[in-house]
Formats: sequence, C-alpha cells, structure tokens
Amino acid sequence: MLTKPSQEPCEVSGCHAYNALLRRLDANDARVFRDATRTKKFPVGRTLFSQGETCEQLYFIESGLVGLRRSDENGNSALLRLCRAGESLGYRAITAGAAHQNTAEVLASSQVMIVSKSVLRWLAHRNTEFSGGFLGFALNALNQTEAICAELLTARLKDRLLSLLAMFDERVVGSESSQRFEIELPIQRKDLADLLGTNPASLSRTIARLHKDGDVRFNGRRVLVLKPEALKKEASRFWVQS
Amino acid sequence: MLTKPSQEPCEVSGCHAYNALLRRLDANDARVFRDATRTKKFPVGRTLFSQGETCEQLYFIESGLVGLRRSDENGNSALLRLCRAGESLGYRAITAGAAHQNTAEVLASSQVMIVSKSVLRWLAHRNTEFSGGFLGFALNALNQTEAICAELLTARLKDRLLSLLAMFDERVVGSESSQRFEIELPIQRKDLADLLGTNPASLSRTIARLHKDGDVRFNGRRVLVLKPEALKKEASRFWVQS
DNA sequence: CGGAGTCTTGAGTATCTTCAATGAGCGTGG
DNA sequence: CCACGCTCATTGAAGATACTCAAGACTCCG
Repeated sequence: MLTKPSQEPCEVSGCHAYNALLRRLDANDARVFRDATRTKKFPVGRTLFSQGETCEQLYFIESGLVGLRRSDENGNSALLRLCRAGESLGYRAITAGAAHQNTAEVLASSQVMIVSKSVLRWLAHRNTEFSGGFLGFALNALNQTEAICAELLTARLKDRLLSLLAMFDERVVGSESSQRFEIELPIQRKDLADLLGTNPASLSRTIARLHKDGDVRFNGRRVLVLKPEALKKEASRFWVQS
Repeated sequence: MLTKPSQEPCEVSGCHAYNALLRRLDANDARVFRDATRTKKFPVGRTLFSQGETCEQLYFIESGLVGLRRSDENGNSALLRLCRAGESLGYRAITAGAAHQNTAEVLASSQVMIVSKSVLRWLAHRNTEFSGGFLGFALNALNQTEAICAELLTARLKDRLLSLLAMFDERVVGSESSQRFEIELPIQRKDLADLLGTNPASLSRTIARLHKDGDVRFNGRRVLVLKPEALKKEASRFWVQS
C-alpha cells in the first residue's frame, strides 16, 4: 500500500471542510483566514449554537461528533443528523442570513475551529472562488440527504441500523476487515431511533433480532460486531454516498 | 389585496432561478447573460438531458413540468423528483464537473431557457457574487429534500399523497379556497408511486380509500378534489418547505 | 379484434406502531 | 446502606399499515 504523498504542505488542519476553503485562497488571504481561526475543545453535552440564535460563526469539526437537534413548539425534539469530523456547520444560516434552525450538541468530545462571519464576508468579497466552497458544502449535504431519503424509501429498519453502524465503524475503527470489533455509540436509544426514523420500541426489537441472529451484540451503548460483513453498506440502488 | 409592485423592471424572464442569477450581475454582464440565453419549447416526452451525459448547459424552466428519472444497472428506473416552473437544472453536474446523474424528462409541455456552461464560467470568474446564485439553488434543493425526508419519516402514505396533490394544486390552480377543483396529473401511477416511495398497488388502495371517504375522486389522471381543506399541507413538524 | 401496457383488486404476509407494563441502572436523600 | 424516584431500555399484545404476488379489468392503438 502506498503512503499518501503530502501534496499540500500548507494545510495544517485536520478538517476536510476547512482545507477546502483554505485551498481557494491565495497565500495572503489564507493567512488572514488562519489568523482569524480559533480552536476550542468542547466536552460532551455542550452546544455549539442553539436553535433560534442568529448565526455569527462558522464551525469546523476537527475531531469528535456533533449532533443536530430540532425542537418544535410542543416541546418535542429529535436528533436529525450527525456531523462528523471534517464537516462544517453554520454555513447555511450564514448564507441565508437567518437564525440557526437546529441546536448543535456535542455528542463526543470535539475539537472545533471557529471563524467569525465578518471575516468570511470579507474574504468572500475579495475572492471569486471562495463562496464556491460553501457551494461544495451544500452539494455534499444534498448528496447525503438524498442518500438518507433513498434509504428510507427502500431499506428495512434492520438494514438502516446496520448502515448506520457501518458509518460509525468507518469513523471509530479503521478497515480491519472481517475481524470482530466493538464500537461505542455516543447516543441513547431515543436518538438512535430518531436517526433511523423509528421509535425506541421498534429499534429495541430490531436490536434483539440482530442479537438472536448472531450478527451484532448490543450491550447498552457498546456494540460488538460479530460479523462485519453484515455491515457492508450496499450502496442504495439510486443514490451514491457523497 | 395589493398588487405586487414591479420592483425589478429589467427582469424579463418568468423563471425565478434565472432572475436570481441575473440580479447578481452588473448591467454589462447581465446583457451578456441574456444574449447567451436561448429559449426552447419542449413537448411532452422529450428529454433535456440524459443520465450519463456530460453536462454542457444550464436549464431554467420557465413553464411546464420536468421530472428527474434515474435508472440503475438492472434496467429499473424511478422518477425521483419533479422540477417546477422557476427552477433550474444542471447546476449540480456543472459544479461537480461530472456527468448528469438523472435523465430530465419533460412531463408537461415546457418553455426552457438554456445557457451554455462556458458563458457561466466566464461570468462566475468575473463576478464574486455569481456563484452565490448556485449556492442558493443548492440550499433550496437541500431544504426541499429535507422536507421530503421528514415526510417519509412521519407521514402515512395517505397524507403524503394529499401533500403531493397540494403541490400540484399550488401550481395548476390558484388559491380559490374551499372550492372543489380538478387537477390533471401529468404522470402515471408507477411514477406517482415512485415519488411517494411506494408501489402502484398500495397507491391504488390509498386512492380507493380517499375515494370512499369522499375527500378526493380519482378518474385516471384527472383528480377531483372535493374537500380542499383535506389537502392543507400541515407543515411537517420539523422542517419547513423552502 | 388482439395485444401490450396500465391500473385495480384480492389474499396472505411482513413490518412497524402504539400503548402499557416491566425491568435495569443511577443518583439522592434518609 | 437501602429505599425511593427518576430516566432509559426492553418486552408483550393488539392492531394498523404497507408489501408481494398474482389475477383480473381497463384503455389505448394498431
């Protein structure tokens, strides 16, 4: 296996989205961008921003896991999406000039880079290419949402759960193929059910069935995957993951 | 009721997306953009572009209805989305520099404006704001896809069907409230089922039930809505339509 | 009329939801 | 320390919803 050539020596961050923006700036503006970036570590349970707040900053997740949660007027709330390391948050509210539509809640201790809106505006005004970066974010999100949509249309709950586990796998362990491994879900059953579009009761039954079939063994939030090949996320018929 | 003030006298097109781009250009470039635009009328059944083709043009639907269809390697195909008047097509493939992922099929006779990719590149290079227009398209699509996702998660088939009818209503007739009215669906049952994430058999049963309940009467592709209030698309709990 | 494609209907079944009850885990306070 | 209350997770039972397969009906068109 080849070692990846370090083709971008100037890229210092561990966040893909951040690097994508940086790559669109000339040396001078890149320095401005970097100087305007501050890094902060968030413990589990903290929020980056809350639903309804006006958006002042752009966030880049360098490591950890953040969840987007939305509440309605009746007090119900649901976990809508997970944001993994490498992703960016806040560009939608910034672009739309609107308030945040979700609360961003830290699910696993996260290293986050933060840039204020004013700096972004200034850079976007000087660089033709810069806002193309946001476009890239949006198109990625669109691909991902379409993939979720497709899965909801076609896949059974059991397969959706396996697919979600595969996503965690991708992040938590590397690609040790066909070896049993363990992952720790940073969310509770209700949230897991929200992500899968079901309710805790049905989820629990599905988990029990997986257990009985000997594919995956749940123990609270710890998940022991006995047959990793069961997780192979067969790409949905009509959409491809971003 | 107030008449809308014509605040943008220079806007000649009937396509919202087109105007949104035009608005980002100065007078000079706007002229270039307009001169590079050609208008074409497509009859039912024609395609704007096909899955797999490289994308050379940006399309603006001035009137009519276009459907996006995707096929897989087994020959199955499904109607994925409807594109209504005012929307733009092709910006995703252009941005990604990739081939079209869907076939765009004209469902109702459509007036379409076409601009070649090279002109867009030239304009985007000169105008900082221009690519922000594409960003707007993407964010709209994202909102819409999230709304669909939410509906799949929460709503029963019957409600999804009513919601889809409401969307046709919005386009075909105006807002004659609480008056029975008729719409003509330009698609067949299989496609309607695809859009709703079901199969023709289940759709047919749902239609029969609506008929029996006296809300909506289907007669082939003609739909007589007896109780328009049943169509009131109660905004999904967690997402708002774009 | 025949035939192909489309739409509906029937029967049986699988999946999922709902509501309610039980159980497991945990921190608090007596 | 243990009882208590709280939250979260699981399980049961009943029922709703939707799917599959297959057969029949309808429509369009030559």
